[in-house]
Amino acid sequence: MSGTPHDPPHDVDPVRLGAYFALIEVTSLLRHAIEQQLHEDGGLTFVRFQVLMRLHRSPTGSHRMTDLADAVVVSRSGLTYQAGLLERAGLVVRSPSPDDERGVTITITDAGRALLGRVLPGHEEVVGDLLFEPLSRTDAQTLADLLAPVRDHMRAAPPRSVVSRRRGGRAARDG
Amino acid sequence: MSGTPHDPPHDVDPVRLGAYFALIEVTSLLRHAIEQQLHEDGGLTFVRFQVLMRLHRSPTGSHRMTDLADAVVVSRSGLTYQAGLLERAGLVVRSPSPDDERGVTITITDAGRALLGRVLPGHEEVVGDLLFEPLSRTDAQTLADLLAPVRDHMRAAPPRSVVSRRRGGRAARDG
DNA sequence: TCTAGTTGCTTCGAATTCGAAGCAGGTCTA
DNA sequence: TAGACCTGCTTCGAATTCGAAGCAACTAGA
Repeated sequence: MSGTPHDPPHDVDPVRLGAYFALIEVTSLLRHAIEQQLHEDGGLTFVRFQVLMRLHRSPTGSHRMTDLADAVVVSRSGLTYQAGLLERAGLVVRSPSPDDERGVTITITDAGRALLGRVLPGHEEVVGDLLFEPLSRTDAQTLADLLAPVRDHMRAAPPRSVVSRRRGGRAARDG
Repeated sequence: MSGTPHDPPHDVDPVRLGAYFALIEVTSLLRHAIEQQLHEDGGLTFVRFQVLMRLHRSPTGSHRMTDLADAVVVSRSGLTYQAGLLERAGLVVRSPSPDDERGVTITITDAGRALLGRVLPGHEEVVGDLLFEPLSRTDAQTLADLLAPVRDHMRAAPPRSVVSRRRGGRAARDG
């Protein structure tokens, strides 16, 4: 059990703990390595890379600012800052959204796609070497299958409900 | 297939891509939610929480600065900054290492453990609700089993080799 | 023992992040 | 249409992050 003089009283499933710790650790290490590679190969941060990738993978090459911020999990003000940098570098363009005068549409430029082209090989190399080296194809499939529902679950529960967890709080568990 | 006019030429295994994206996304969302909870419940950032946790879980309640920085995947200067904040708050103590005059040993205090005690229930709640809600116990075990080797692999390949990937670079794969 | 090189930590400046506040543009209701 | 409220984005200040540089202490070789 727990509750020894110095232990905060809690009983955590060691299996869950291991999974949680490993998840955090793996992602921290991976992200750190990726930052290095992106910086060296294209002067990009991971956030800017994710922004470009999301835009590149969009059929229209563009997104609304807010949607993009949610997609890459960054604050709106943070995205504004990054969009400014990317725009100054000529990698994206911002324009007023056609349907909503308040909205801003951010679009990747050819230069942005070209930069991705220069950066992606090294990126794939790092991810391949660090993340997938110890994983079989089946393992990768399993990992994806495990994480997809988690992602959907997290996306479904609006972030706001987590933020305001204190108010209403553990009623979610108690009720 | 790739190489359409606007596509950077690369063929990525969609399974790997899905696993990689889900991993990044899940961890970003989880970390964001955790930051919120820790801030509300104890005025902690995730980094400071990790520092306290590592120290708390250590048999001696202490670590060398460098080892701790590696453990929580943060720069040395970053840890110095956080250690300063934690020390000012009375949650840790820094003292010269006995064996190496240069070294600094950082130790968690009773106040630090007490704060963990106040913060951990909410932390476990958030992690349980967001990460493990869609996962069975078996799933959690599988996830842990998949990620543990990846973590060990990443730890084995010293970060430095990743940093200096450009020099020597893909020889690691070619050789 | 001296000297050169390495290691451990901190300081410094620059970049990035966030949340709060501000502002312009929508939306809803009477 | 007017008024109140909501939304989308940006600006602002504060906090956090990193890498480079600096400094003290250790180690190895002559």
